[in-house]
Amino acid sequence: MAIQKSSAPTIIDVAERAGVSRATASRAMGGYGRIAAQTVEQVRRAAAELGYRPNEVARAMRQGRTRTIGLVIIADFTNAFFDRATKAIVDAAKSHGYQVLITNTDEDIAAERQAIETLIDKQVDGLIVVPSTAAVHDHLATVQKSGKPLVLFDRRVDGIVATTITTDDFSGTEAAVRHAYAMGHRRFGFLVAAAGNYGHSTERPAVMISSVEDRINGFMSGCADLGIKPKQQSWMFCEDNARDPEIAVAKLLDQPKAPTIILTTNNDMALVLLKTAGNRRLVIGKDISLITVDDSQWAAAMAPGITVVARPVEDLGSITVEKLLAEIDAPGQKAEKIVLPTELIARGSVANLVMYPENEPENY
Amino acid sequence: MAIQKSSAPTIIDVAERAGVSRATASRAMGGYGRIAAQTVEQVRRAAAELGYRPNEVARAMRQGRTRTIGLVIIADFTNAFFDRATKAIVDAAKSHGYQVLITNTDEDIAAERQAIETLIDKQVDGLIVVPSTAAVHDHLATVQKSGKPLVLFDRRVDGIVATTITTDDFSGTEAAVRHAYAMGHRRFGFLVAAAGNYGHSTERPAVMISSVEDRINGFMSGCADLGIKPKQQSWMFCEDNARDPEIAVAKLLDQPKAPTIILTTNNDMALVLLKTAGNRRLVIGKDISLITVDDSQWAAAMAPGITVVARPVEDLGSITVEKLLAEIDAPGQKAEKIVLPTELIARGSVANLVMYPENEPENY
DNA sequence: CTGAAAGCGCTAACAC
DNA sequence: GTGTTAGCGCTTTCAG
Repeated sequence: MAIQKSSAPTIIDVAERAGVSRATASRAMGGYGRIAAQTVEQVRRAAAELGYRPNEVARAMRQGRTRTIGLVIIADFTNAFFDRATKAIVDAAKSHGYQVLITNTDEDIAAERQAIETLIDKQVDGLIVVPSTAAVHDHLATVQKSGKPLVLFDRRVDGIVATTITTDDFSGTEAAVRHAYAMGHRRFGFLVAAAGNYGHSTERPAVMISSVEDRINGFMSGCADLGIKPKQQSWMFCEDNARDPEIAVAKLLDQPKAPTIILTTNNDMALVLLKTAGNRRLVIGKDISLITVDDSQWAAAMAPGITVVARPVEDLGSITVEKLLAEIDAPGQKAEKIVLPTELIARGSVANLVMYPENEPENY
Repeated sequence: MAIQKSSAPTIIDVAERAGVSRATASRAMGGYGRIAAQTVEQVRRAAAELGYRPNEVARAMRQGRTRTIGLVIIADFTNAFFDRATKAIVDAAKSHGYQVLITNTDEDIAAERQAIETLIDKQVDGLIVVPSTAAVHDHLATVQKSGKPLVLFDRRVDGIVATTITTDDFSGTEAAVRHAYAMGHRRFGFLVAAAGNYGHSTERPAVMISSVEDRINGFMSGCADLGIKPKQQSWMFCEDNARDPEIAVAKLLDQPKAPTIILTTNNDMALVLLKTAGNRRLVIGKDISLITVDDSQWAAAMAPGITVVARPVEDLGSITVEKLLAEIDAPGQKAEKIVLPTELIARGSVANLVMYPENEPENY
């Protein structure tokens, strides 16, 4: 029995065993350069016998790229959307031979800043960032100065020239309003998740992430087109914590002329509405209607199913990875703003007030 | 304006600017060895002026550890449980200064094998693996031979001596059976997600992951204790794909003496039951009852809330990371089997047949 | 077609 | 307290 080397075999061990030089062994393993087929065979066999595996850290050092790989900074992947997005990105990266280093920022700008530094220090080949706020972007500029390719995911940031992949939430929300209107609804509640702001309020916060901006604008546009007046709208902006969303929903529901339908800008808010409605014995799709942004397994499985503005998460992820890798392979690509379409999936959470006009409010 | 170096500054640049040697610069940055406070100051300033950031790949190469760090191989993190687990692990790792490389195996053993190789090649300091099957473990033995610390997450694998963190699903499922029995249920459906098997069947597959084994044994034990006879039990084993679970649920429901309650071994199966019940206008917690393993936001938010066997995911994650890092810092730790307790959270998805005895089946 | 040698950026012995 | 030097494992000129 041969003497066991304490640590893993290196290319030198392989070279020795195959009776060739390091360079030749490396060429044989890498399959490049001019090299005799027979030598390749010889080296490969030696490597197999030794159980040789290339040290990717050493390769990365030498080659100046880690294939560790596009990396993602996810704001909060407990959220059903980022959960799927993460998977899509990881899978897409893998299929291109890249691994993904993941960091969770919990929508915190300081964490985001620090995470980006760490990842750059680790010499990732490029970054996918879900910016936690549109207001701060000096750290993104730093990324670009470092020469690392950068792609923004799900949210635009003004003042930064970078390829950005988002969805058409403006149209999606607008379509939701139209759908509700067509079903006979005339009093709209709008529950807006405004991460990074405190508490809850009817006042629009100064700064919001672009996707939420788009949803707000889509809502307003839809209302304007259909002649839904401000007094028919009840807005509520709300931080995503354990307390405020419930209070916000209660305020929406407890008005003299409560909305017949509530639009929520994400799943977390939708769940709070569901919970509050349940506690009050309000039946969804009958006593109160709901449309939310982002599809999920449970939205489809519930009875009634929740009507949603679905976004193409998997496509978002794979396109993001492709754009990032394109920039890695050939730096200097033109920054693109890619906007993917949304789709309204009508299920049972919107009451049909047209068929039951007695439910329709007479006066607004 | 100074001439811009094309690539990032290195420790050599810092040393030059501070007028010291590389070693001194390194010591100043690393804050180790004997070094004058004034020199440290000088070097730090030079580094800051240059915007110097240490190249972690080079450090990893030199030090033989990457701090890239504990890495996770998650079976399927679209599942609500692994989603939260991933976040818990990433956060715990970060708090210890480690980053996480994530790979998704989709419960596929070939993918798992390949992912492990890739991660070892990348010189991670340790591995957290959610084994996709209990039947195959040669690749895990390979990990151990490589000398990399290994911790198994959520599932035991016989034949491998490694620290394993799981939950007490046996007791959890048993408690679920007791709860249902106490609520007056006497006919039990049991819908078992059996990943890695094909289609659906009433026959128990030969090999299953340990957590599912435990749930099955817990179910049987509970039934045995309470005198629930086999004819009062309807079992269904089912692959988690788009078609079979629905068929399996239908078979459960369409029997002459259908169960009054169905236990599902995970969220995916619970969602299918929810969907099928909805389609049939069966009201959960009234026409059909449900308990599932794993809590989730939607299980709590729905009306009625779903009664669940909750598992302490966050603790699972942080303990797993701690055990892994302990082994990294001091190899040769004794392998432990850590089992965390589960908790039955009773909500509204289990009908109380005791209060409405007219619903109780007379004969079994 | 193959070998010798340099060097990626860093740190840890070892001198002084 | 600081500098010199070697070398982590690999790939890639440059010679031959």
